[in-house]
Amino acid sequence: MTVTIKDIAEKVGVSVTTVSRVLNNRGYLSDSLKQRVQEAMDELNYQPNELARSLSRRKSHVIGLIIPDISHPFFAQLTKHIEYYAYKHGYKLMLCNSLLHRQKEKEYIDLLRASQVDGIIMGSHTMTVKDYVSIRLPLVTLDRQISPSIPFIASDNYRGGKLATDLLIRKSCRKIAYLSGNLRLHLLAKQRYDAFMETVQSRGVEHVVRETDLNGFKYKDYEPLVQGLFAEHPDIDGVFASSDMLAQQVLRECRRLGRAVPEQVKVVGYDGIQAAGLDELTTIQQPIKEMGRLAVEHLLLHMAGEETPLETILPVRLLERETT
Amino acid sequence: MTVTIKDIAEKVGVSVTTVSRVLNNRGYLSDSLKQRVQEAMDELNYQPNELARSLSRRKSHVIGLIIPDISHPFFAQLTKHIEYYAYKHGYKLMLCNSLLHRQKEKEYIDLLRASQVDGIIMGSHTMTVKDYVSIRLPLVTLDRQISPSIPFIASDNYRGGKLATDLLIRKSCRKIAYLSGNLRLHLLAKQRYDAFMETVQSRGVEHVVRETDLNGFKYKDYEPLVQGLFAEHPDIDGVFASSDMLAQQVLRECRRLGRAVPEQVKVVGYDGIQAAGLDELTTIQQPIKEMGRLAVEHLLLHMAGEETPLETILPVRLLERETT
DNA sequence: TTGTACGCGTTATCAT
DNA sequence: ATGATAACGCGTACAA
Repeated sequence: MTVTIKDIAEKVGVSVTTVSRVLNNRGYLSDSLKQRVQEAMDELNYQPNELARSLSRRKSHVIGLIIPDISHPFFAQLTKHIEYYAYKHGYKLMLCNSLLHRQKEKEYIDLLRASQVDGIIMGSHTMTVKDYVSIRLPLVTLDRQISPSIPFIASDNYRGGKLATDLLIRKSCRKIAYLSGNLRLHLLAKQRYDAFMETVQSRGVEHVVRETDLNGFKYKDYEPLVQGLFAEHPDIDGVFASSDMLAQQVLRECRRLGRAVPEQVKVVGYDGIQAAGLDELTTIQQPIKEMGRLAVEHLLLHMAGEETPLETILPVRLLERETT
Repeated sequence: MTVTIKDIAEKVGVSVTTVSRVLNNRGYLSDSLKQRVQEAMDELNYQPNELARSLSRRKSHVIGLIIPDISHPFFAQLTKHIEYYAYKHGYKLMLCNSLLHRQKEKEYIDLLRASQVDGIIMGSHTMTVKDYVSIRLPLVTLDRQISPSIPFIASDNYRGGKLATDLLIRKSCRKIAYLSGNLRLHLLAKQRYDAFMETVQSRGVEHVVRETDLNGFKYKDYEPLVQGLFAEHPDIDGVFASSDMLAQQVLRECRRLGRAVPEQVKVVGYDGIQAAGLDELTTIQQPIKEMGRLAVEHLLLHMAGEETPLETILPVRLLERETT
């Protein structure tokens, strides 16, 4: 049925070893033999079985990607770049959505290990540090520092938070709200909050903080959060949202309430997502493509057993546009 | 290093066959043996090697997904559901972005076949019919009817086009524009165009058609298209955009030009994407989750050699909101 | 330069 | 009920 290396060998009249050699271009082979083997392969439409190769080589050329939710634009864009660089380096990508569900994340890790993936990029973090350390597989994480031995890639969250808060203050906001996903998750994104708090406190600016609950990752969960904020604090004149999606909800609520942006309320988002409807939003742009690239390349280094940068913190950029 | 079935066998003092049997729960085994084997597995922290299993069983439990671009919200949401159902049925997902690049699509297909995936879901279609037919792998396509033998999943594009056009006419638009991606791609989405044309022509309504060029899939490509439309036809009072992203650009341009929506210009989108900034858009909603579910389930049927529905056309729904 | 033989980890086919 | 042994398809010492 399926044509194997053996069929090629028989057809050409050589051993499987020789065929394998030309396949991998190893050792010394006469050009004429190379030719004949190649022709036989083409003729029989031979395709090497990657499963068998992986089993034999103990290397699958597959990397696993675990993220909360591919339908979230930030992760969708990140994944696009991760796929790009993985492909470029000859790796395939196994996509895993954890949905921030601890059980599913755990199952996926076991599944990936069983599937002999060569490494994992973790963009979802619902388990304990102990769980991650016991993975025993080359690992790179995004936006989370799990342990000193696991390399992570992040952007400069503190600086992002500082830039956003400073801008709102400079634009003379008197009462600023900070909106975010759950702060209990031990993400580096929490540093945006830290920067916000330190800044407003040291400058003596009135402020409010609101966060979604633990499982709130879906777009619809943001609505009550935002509505509640404006209901309880109608005098808010500046909002720092820790994601562009959240900021978008704020803009929408302002429209609904008839608050002029940026005249009455100024809004800063976070992420710098490329999306329709976000072109006017002032935001902190993360270097998403670079994060994807380094996640892949550092993982490859890690897999190769080479020295890998443990802490990678990329610069962010303030995109000052029309909502401030 | 890695603990194998053999280690378990030795530890328990049985043959590998027996261990394999309890692993797969096949044949007759005494409960006491099951117990002892289980314990040994737990103790040694044994995990079966899926690669070896796949090689032996000739089944990998992996399905390949080829789409144009995961960062496009429609495909991101579709992928989310595909991953959900694949996981539910015990399958892993290999993610492939073709970027509408013929070469990459082709390479990915070869790669997937070499990786012994059990089947492929095709959401990208840049090759010729002949190429697809020669894939020789269980296949299900989205929004494209490639050949009578390849099952496809689509929503009712003709009806969607009809609903949108009828709505604009009913709302007394006098000059309607149709905006779309490239029509030369032989996608079923072309039926939206057909419905549009038939409707405006039979009703004698003035109309304009604009499409992006072949490679235009990126969000930024829409901008000149939309600007050109309004520049050349300032008297447009209705727009049917064949995607929500495109519609979003139209809304943006209207805002820029000071055209009131829906008072001066009415806009209908397509897809029904869940995204910030699209809550107010009147649109034709595709059943994305259902499309993902059926793509997976029909592929599984196909793989199992069972009777598979060849043509699946799902109903669409008009979401009449604030832009009409 | 090429071939033999074994290993990769698991399942399947026959035995017993 | 349990065990040898041969696949699965390929890579690679080691030998020649």
